[in-house]
Amino acid sequence: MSSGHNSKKNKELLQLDNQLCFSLYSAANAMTRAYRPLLDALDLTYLQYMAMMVLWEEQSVSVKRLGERLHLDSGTLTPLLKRLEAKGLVSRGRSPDDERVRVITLTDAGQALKIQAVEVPEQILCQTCMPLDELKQIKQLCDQLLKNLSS
Amino acid sequence: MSSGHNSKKNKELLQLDNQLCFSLYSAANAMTRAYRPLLDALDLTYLQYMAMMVLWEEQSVSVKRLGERLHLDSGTLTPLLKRLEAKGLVSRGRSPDDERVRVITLTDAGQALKIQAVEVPEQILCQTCMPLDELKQIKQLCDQLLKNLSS
DNA sequence: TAAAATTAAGTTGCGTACAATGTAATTGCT
DNA sequence: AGCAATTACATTGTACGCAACTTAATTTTA
Repeated sequence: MSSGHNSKKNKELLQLDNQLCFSLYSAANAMTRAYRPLLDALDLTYLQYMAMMVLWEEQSVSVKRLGERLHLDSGTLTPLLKRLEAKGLVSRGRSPDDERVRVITLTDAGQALKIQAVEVPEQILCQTCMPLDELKQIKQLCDQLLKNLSS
Repeated sequence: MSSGHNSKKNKELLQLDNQLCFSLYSAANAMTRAYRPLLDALDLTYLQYMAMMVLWEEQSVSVKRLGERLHLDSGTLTPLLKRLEAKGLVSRGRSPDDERVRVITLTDAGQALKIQAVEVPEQILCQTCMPLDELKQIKQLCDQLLKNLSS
């Protein structure tokens, strides 16, 4: 119900360039675009790179665990992991304790890729042309936002 | 080239939870997830909603102009606009001045949808559970980031 | 003014995101 | 033990994003 007295507010609310969400969305798209040429050298997409980061930290994870870390579900992860397996970067085994659970494990090739990956975040940091404290601020605010929206 | 003395820094750089980009990416995904149930009532996706916002502002735009405003290309927009046309929200004509140019125009149904759309941003704002100044801060920082990455 | 270059949009193909649904293994309950 | 509920993952289908390429119209320029 929009009564006359707030029509100006309504107008502002519906302008694209006033939308926080749109800024977030565009900045996130721009970020993955910035990563693309760097990740091409590793033959990884941005999401594949994030999945590999989890594996470089944990060596071995279930699909569920990976989904919790990346905030994604099996509908996204299953095909992704099959592609990583096809590239020889991970193996997709089963847990002996629970046959339902897929255990994703780094292969030697997957482990080796970490060395080349180290330079990527540095170069991106550079491309943002923004001071570290502002970048940390965005990160902190985004983390808070994600937390609030997820609860 | 990663020499031994910065191996600790490298380790930190490759941890998922230290990645600004990942926070941005996850927050943007969470935002579109938050919009989804609200936009379902309008039978719009998030991107379709953004395209409609441009049209509610401008009445009529070329694909090029729309792409500039949304930071997207014809590969994304052409199928999107066909879907909006199929829903009867826009018409896809040609410019008489330049036959190459598609002129996307709001239909009456498209115009009418604006009334229902007004409530969406308010509800989202509410769901973020964050003070307005922090939201404005994210927006400003994201806009800066996008600008830097695009230049 | 005719060929070359540019521009606007469309097409194809790949890889996400995610809802909805399915399947098989495990757990909980009685 | 036996059956219902839950859990973990897979599958299907829709809609983005975007690179690479194509087509057709317009502009440039020699």
